[in-house]
Amino acid sequence: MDGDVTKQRVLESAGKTFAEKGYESATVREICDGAGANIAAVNYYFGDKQSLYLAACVEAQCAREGAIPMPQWQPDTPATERLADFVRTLLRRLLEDERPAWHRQLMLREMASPTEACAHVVEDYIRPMSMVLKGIIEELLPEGTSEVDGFLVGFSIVSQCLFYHVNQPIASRLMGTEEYNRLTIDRLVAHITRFSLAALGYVEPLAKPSRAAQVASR
Amino acid sequence: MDGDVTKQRVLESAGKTFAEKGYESATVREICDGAGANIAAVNYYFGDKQSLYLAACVEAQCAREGAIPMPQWQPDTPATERLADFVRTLLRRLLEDERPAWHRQLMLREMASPTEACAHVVEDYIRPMSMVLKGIIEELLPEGTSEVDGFLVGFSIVSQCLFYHVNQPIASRLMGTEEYNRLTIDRLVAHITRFSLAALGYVEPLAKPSRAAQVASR
DNA sequence: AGCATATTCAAACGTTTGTTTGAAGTCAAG
DNA sequence: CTTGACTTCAAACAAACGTTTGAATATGCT
Repeated sequence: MDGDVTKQRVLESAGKTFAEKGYESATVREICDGAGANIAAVNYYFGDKQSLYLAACVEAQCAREGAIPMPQWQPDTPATERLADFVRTLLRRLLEDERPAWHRQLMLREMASPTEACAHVVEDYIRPMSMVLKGIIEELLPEGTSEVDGFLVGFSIVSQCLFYHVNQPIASRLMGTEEYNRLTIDRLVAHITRFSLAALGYVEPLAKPSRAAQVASR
Repeated sequence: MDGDVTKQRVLESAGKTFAEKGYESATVREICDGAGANIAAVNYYFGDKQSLYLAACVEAQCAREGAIPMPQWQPDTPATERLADFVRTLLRRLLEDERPAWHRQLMLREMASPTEACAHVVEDYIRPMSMVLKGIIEELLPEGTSEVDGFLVGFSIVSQCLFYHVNQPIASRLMGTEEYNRLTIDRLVAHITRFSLAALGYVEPLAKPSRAAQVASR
């Protein structure tokens, strides 16, 4: 009874193909070929193409969350350190070349043009991360900061991480493929946390302009 | 001889439809229906679907660039002010509800999953903006800063702008639709420039932690 | 072994896709 | 009015799509 193994192979091939080509361009025949299965396997195991797509989405997000969990901090861990850990976790989830490299592509595609079927990805996957970041930011910002300003700071931090995920091809072409490929996750974590913590005033700014330039910019 | 007007109508309908549905899902029948033209109009004026898509991309980027040009600065304009202008121009190009609202969607789709046909969008559209930003950043950062570090800072700034474009549905759902819709472009410009200039040390940081917290975070 | 269930397979189904065709229509110049 | 180039149209094209079918094969149980 090797039915379950073919089902799994189809699911994996589906995720890979959907991520690469998108929902419409990926054909059932191509998926089944990639899985070494018959065309009817999709109908037999998943019903139809759309259900297969949904299953691939769920699989991707579960695998991703399990593979790179949020760290469990000690109660006395300073917020600055937790921010660095958060950035690292997010970047790893987005960029790391895990065994199934298509997970991130598939999730990205959903973010760019959200299918109604996968709308709950936000609630199940994004919201929890958002709450963690919110806790960190509230501790870093002065009391009495409005909720909107908190969100804006959160967006500023998260967006820097998402950039290297969404605009990988563009960024790569812009700064040169060689140079771009030398950017390790550690390097990005260091830059983003330093940039953000400097903006909040917790580390030295990246530049130290003369007092004159500082005044002129007001 | 109203041939050119139908061609234009097809082009506009194509842009709208491609942006809304994506390349594969948008059918030439739907596009021609939207333009009130016959199905053969695509072949007659553009050759085939792919050429029509390319034409729509070019049209979108030209219209966008012409509608919201980069400001021409006086030679003595300080870099901090130019950065604010740059952020505003970029945000307006990305977010402003211009008459043809589909331009940005189409360009976004290309960035998310670049077609080989539209690869030169990077060279023609992104590269010039990148050079402008590079000039600003080089003036803000201390001399001797490596080119890679310059790119990283540029990415940090641009990514904050792109975020509200790419992840509009997610951000909206996250902070609540009401609150999100109250975010004006001016508000975003103010936040992003302040956050970035604070990171570089040109304005006061968003938070002023106690000396103790600052030391503890090292 | 023999039966029953689960899985695989090749073939065909009806639709829809992008594209092509050739005739019909439009309009200005001779 | 006739000509000729330009534009529109309905109809049809082959190809590819997702899906279904029914028989063939494998597997597990008594």
